[in-house]
Amino acid sequence: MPRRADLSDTFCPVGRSAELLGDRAVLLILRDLFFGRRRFEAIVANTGLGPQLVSARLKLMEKEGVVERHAYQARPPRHEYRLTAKGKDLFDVLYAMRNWAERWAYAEGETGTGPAMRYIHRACGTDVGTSTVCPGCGQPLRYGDLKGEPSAALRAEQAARGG
Amino acid sequence: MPRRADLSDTFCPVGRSAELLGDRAVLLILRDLFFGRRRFEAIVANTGLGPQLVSARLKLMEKEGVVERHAYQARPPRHEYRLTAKGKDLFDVLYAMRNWAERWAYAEGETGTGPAMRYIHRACGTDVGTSTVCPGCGQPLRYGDLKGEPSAALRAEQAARGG
DNA sequence: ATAGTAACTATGATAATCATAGTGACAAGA
DNA sequence: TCTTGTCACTATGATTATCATAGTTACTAT
Repeated sequence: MPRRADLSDTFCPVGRSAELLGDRAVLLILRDLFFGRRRFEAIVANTGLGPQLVSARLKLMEKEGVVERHAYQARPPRHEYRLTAKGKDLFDVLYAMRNWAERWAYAEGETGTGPAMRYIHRACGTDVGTSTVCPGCGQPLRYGDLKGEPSAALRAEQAARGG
Repeated sequence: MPRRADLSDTFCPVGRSAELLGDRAVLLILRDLFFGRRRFEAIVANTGLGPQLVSARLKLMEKEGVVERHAYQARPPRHEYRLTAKGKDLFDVLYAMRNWAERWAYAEGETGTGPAMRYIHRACGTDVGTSTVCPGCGQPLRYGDLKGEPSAALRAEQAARGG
């Protein structure tokens, strides 16, 4: 595509975020990182994206300060990618996307198989459903507060992708 | 680009959301709709996107059920676009993006001009800062609960774009 | 009759993405 | 030693999305 207008320096914070987050690949990679997938090949396999795309986006995300490259062994050189504090702070965005999709998955009167993943608030044991605040204890939900339990369907799908 | 794998039917809700939200244009159009910009030309002017892109994305968003076309006069035919309930429910996502960008705008020790927009909780008058829950009364924040006050810098920027 | 506005569509250039294949550095097993 | 395998990528060519610019349709206003 032609060079589009860059919104990185706009005053509007949504415009600035959209430069990074308005990209399917970035979102999928972030999802995988939040799920604990740190190795390049695992991310490629699970997202279904090409390795060049994953490579390019990880470089961008590193430049933006949301991920960090760590060498976890020297010979042969092997790296993994980890979310930085700035990256972990994107939890609210991904969680909001998850909540929205779960709420509107079967809006047309279809019956679904239930949520892909149930989230339990560690502090009080409540299933948080699709809320931003724990329905049991009223606490706002942050990264690390939740324990995810993937449904059988989700686990099967990920296994099929080799992720 | 070549036809990429479609994730609309994946079990993962983030993957499904990313099909729509992992797109810069969609995000910018949603932002404008949340700010009350409903006319095609106003969205084109403010986002800086080309009219073909805005047209294509509005069609997609209509298909996905997040916006609705309304004729607001018959002769000459004039339309506007409005968020549906499903569209309004994306507030959490956009608000989380806003919060993240405002929190990390000046992370390197720079001094900024403050937030682009201050949000006041209508119910209790508290400036909510960048939290998902009102720091004054503890209520979760939903679409319509907040009154935005754009900074002078943001207003100037939007005026310069003709938005 | 001319100019203006709103909501688009058409065209051609450019750039991003994909599928597929290949590379470099090493480990493990036959 | 030779082959196979793993991880983390890079290279290549085809395809398609996006942009800038211009044009269209259907009216209203002067």
